[in-house]
Parts: sequence; structure tokens; C-alpha cells
Amino acid sequence: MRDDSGERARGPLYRSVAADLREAITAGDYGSGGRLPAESTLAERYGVSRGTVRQALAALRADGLVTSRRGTRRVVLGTTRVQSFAELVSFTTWARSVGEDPGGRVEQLERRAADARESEQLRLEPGAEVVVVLRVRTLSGRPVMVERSVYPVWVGELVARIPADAVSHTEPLQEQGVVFADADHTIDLVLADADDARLLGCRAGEALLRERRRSTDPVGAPVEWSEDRYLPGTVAFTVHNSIAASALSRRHRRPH
Amino acid sequence: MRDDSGERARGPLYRSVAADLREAITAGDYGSGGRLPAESTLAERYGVSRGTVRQALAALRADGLVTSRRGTRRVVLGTTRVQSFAELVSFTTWARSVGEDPGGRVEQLERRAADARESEQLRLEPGAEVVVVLRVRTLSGRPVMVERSVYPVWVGELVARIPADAVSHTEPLQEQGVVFADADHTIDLVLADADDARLLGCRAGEALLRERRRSTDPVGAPVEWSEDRYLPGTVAFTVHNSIAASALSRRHRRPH
DNA sequence: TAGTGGTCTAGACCACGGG
DNA sequence: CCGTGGTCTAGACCACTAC
Repeated sequence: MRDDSGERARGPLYRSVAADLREAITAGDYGSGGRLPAESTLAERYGVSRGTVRQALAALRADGLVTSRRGTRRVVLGTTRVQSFAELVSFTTWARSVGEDPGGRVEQLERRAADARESEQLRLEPGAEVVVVLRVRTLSGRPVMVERSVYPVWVGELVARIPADAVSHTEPLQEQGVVFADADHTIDLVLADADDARLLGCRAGEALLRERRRSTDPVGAPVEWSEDRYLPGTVAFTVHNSIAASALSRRHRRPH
Repeated sequence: MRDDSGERARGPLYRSVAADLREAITAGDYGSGGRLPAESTLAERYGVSRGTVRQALAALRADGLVTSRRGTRRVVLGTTRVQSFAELVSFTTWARSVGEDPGGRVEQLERRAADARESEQLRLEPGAEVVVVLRVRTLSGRPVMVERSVYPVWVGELVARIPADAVSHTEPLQEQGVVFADADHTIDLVLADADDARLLGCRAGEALLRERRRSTDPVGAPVEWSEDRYLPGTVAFTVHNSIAASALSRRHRRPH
């Protein structure tokens, strides 16, 4: 109902419905383990068709908020807030969303020919130029992560114009039309090298949590390939998946 | 077209369409970076409505195989095989799918009252009984992971009947009607304790990659809460997410 | 058996991309 | 401008759950 009376007019209808339901769920209106109203009931309540309600519910399902099973009403799984794509790709957006004060400083920026791995990840011809950025990320001034990002030159030129102590790189990039639409992440463990140790204030050889990420724009063109190394105990990565839609997988590494 | 002529008749129509498209994509029919036919074209080709085609394409989108953008045809992102939900929850299924020889041995199995954290994770009343299993997992006889699983008794009783050296626990459980439908994973880093060191053959205090996982059945009832600790260099976790459907998130840990 | 979600259809209009 | 995917509707039938 909050649809015609509410201010949440912009954008698709099903998003408004999803947002409203999400709010109700996280507010505990249905309780954890409780049942949602039937699709037909919701359709009537919001004054939309059942298809639109289903589209909204599919979003909640993908976020792991509700189950769905033929024959019974949907069950509320959890009441946890789920992070958005933006919060995931951008350290800055994420940090702010958890009430932390993010910072960053570019330690090194160079333009050079891509090595084999880089050109493969960014889908460039071998030897094409890339811009490589080494950056420390902080929370409340405390270093927590070292970020090594590689960009194709058309993105890298934009990055190079950003002040070295800018909090966010993603935001100015987006303002200039660089759109992050998809990302592949690989999470594992790595030992700190001399740079890591110096920048993070830990010992060389200490274990760090590593996230490697390749982001692509809506056309599928890679816009960034980044390797982030976190101090232990500062972050954990969480994933939800279901028999309906899975995104996570293990990857094997052969010894040596 | 392979629809009416094919043998892939069982199940929803859109799955057949998705499977066929997936096959064509991984076979390279459209090339990496190529364009898919328009939805209307596919609808005509398969003799289904546009809605059904969209349902199939949504599945490919969720798997990170194709992009989609208003105004242009869908772009093929990658031709990589995507792992199934089963491969994700089950070490055994995963290991086999990458051509490794999985093994396992139960080191300890006890039935006792749940502590606070356990009863919360499994949504049991405080003090309810649980079954706790400590197990080493191997690849080709080499220990790579220590698994600490906590089950509600109704599942734990089934687990207790499985031979100590059984390769898989998930498979017998599924045969007896325990269904894993959803899972939440948290990935971070932890230091090996004395048990880990003994069972994995590493030093105590060495960093391990930790995956904590809570699995629920289709009704949303928790069936397992497990903490897996991997030797460094044996696995990496990969996640795909997009602006359309995200499942991964960071989680912050306040110092101390 | 009644209610529910899962699937499928046939049509409509719109917003965006690219020629 | 046209073709494309994004959104939405109204209705239909089925498979399954719970009573």
C-alpha cells in the first residue's frame, strides 16, 4: 500500500515492494522463522499483479532473507541486513555502511606494459599498457588493507587524476561514467611481503586474508583487476547461497 | 529446438532452455564477448514464450555467464563451468568434480548440551542436546582440512551411524531425507590450535583458511553448523556477483 | 480438499542503445 | 528511428503441503 502514498516512487514497482517487505522483515514484523503472507494477498495489498510480487520476492530470496517452497507460505530465514553490490565492490561504501571512517593513500602509481597475467585478466592484447596502483586503506586512520589494482589505460588515466589521499576511487570513477556491473572474487590466504609489512605495520611472512577481484562493466569489459590483502581479524567475507541460485565455489590448488 | 526432439524432457521448460543455452555458450558457439540472440528470437526458436526465455536467461545471468543491459543484446561473459550447490556444501562432491580423491575420518563424536553459540546457530532452545563431530578430510590421503560440525540430534543420530572412515557424510544424510537447501558461509583466517596441528601436520599457531557454514533445509530449519579449517594453499573460494544479484559481503570485526 | 507457490502464456508499454 | 531488454498485467494450469 505504501506505494501510492509513499515517497518511494522512483524506479521499478517491484523494487518498492521489495524494499517495503525487506523493511518489514528486518523490523521483525513477521518474526524469524515466521511466515510471509501469500503472494496473492501481497498483490492485493500493494495493488500490483502477482508477477510483480514474485519479482520482489525473488530479490529477497536471492539475499537469503526468505525461503520458498511450493505448497506453503514463504518462511523468514533471517532478519539481517544484506549488503548491496556497491558496498561490496567499494571499500569506502562498505566501511561507511558499518559506521567506520574509511581512508586511503596512494603509495605508488605507474603506467607500464601489462604482464601475461594482467593482460589475460583484463582481456587486453599482450603487452598493452596498464596503470598499476598500490594503495593503503585505513579505518579510523588504522591501516587494515593493502590494495594492488590494475586498470586498463582508459580507466587508469581517470584514476591518475584522483588526489593521492582521496577516500574513494570508485565514486569519482562512477561519476565519470565507469560502471561496475559484475565482479568475480577469489578469497584465500597469502603471506605478507616486505611492502605489506611496511604499509600494514605487521611482520613479513605473517598471514593475510587475500581477496582478488575482477570487475567488469555492463558490456562485460574488465575495468579493474585488484588484489586486496587484509590484516587478520579486520574482515570476514560472508556468502549466502541456495539450491536455487548459487554463486560460491571452492577452487582447488594443486600442490606446487 | 533441441526441446521437442531432445530427451531433456523432465522438469520445467525454462531449465531445458537454460541447459541448452549453457551448453552452447560453454561450447563457444557465441564466442567469449559475443552476443546472444534476442529474447524474441530465442522464444521463437524454442517455441516458448518470452517470459520463459527470460527465466532461463536469468539463471545464466546469476551464474555470471552473460550480462544483460537494456537496449542491447546480451553479452557472453565467460565460458567457465559453474559448480553446483551440491559441490559447494559437500567436500566430497567438490573434490571428485576436480578430479581429486577425497577421504575422511571421524576423530571424535560426542553428544552433549549445546553451548550458547551453538544453540543460537542451530536455533535450538538453550541447553538442548547436539551432536558434535571432529573430522579430518583428505585429498589422496593427504590431510587438508579439519571439520568441526554441530548437528541437532535428529541429524546427529543419523551421522553417528555412518562408519568413521566414510568418504562422504552428506550423501548418506541426503539418502535419509536430510535436505540441504540454503547455506550461509563466512570466510576468514584463524590460527591453528593443538588439535589442528596434530591432525593436519602443521605447526600450532600457523594460519589456516576458515570457512564457517550454516546449512538449512527447505523449511528454513538449520541442519548443520560447521567450521572447516583448510591448510593454506589447498583451496580458494570464488564468488561471482553482479549489480543484479549479490550474495557476497564483507563483515567487519571490531578490534578485540 | 483447499491453499500455496511454480510455471507458462500473450500481450502491452517503456527506457535505453545505436545507427 | 528501430531493436533491444526491463517491467507489468491478467489469466491459466499444475505440483505440492497441510489439514
